[in-house]
Amino acid sequence: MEKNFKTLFAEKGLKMTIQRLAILEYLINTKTHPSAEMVYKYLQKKYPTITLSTVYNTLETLVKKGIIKKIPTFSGISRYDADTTPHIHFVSGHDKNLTIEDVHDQDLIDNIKNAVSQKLNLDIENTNIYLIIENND
Amino acid sequence: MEKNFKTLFAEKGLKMTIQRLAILEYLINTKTHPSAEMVYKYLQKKYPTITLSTVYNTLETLVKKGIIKKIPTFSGISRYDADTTPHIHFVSGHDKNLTIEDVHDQDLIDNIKNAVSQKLNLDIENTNIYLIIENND
DNA sequence: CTTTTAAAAAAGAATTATTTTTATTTACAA
DNA sequence: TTGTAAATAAAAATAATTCTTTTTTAAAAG
Repeated sequence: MEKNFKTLFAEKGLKMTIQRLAILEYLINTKTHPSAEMVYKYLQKKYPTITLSTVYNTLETLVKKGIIKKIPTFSGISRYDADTTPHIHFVSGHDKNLTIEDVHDQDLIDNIKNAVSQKLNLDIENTNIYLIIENND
Repeated sequence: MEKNFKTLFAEKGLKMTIQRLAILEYLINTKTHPSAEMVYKYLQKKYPTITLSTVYNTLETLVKKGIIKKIPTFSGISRYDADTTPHIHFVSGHDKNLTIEDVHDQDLIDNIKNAVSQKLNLDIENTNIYLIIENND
């Protein structure tokens, strides 16, 4: 289990640390698409010495290595997602009450991908496609 | 011309001011989807006394009244768009070099709307749908 | 197993986008 | 024309994020 993470990190040229492992495991196990602050708050219970800047730096490192994804929001407070497969985010609420749910609708994703590659003449491999559905209720 | 804007503002319960007019006109006439900072930099030439906080407040007011749209970005620096009709944003570059182009592809938009309303059982009227295509080149 | 060292974490300061507060000015209704 | 609520300007405050320095640690090398 941890061995897998260790090789994952090693392949990306990263050392395995308690903090990185904890952050990645939390992201994998939660469905809340947390912000850096939320990750920090959660991990503090188990790792009281962890720092918010460590959380930020680690998240940024994981994003740069393609291990996790960063999700843009209207408020400007970034959210993070360990699911790097193409999927749709259904967003409701605002600011502190923002919730992001996954929608795994392969048909819809395929539709969008086809349309984008045909009509915009773009290589899908080099693009990230975000469909954000924002509910105003 | 200005009379139209005045009624537009009046209908929303807003006074017409030089600053609001200038900000809205700039947004209507540019295709750059500028940030607050960019709006401020541009308007400073013609209106040297304008303040960055006025730009922020005015943009927020216009967003709240539905006159313009706020576009989320990965960097967290909001961009603004006077085109409130449903359309797609094609995003390339990062941070200071971020560019946002409009893609008016009605077929694609209709596809997405239909799929969303059918598969997610959502009333399209109450949702904003953002398709962000991010190019990694 | 111990030592070495480059990388990472902690600590905390700095930065920057944005918001808020207060004082002054202005749009526009009466 | 004048009074008043609303808007702007000015400046301070806030909050998310990044950066800098010091300390700690993973893991490579001996």
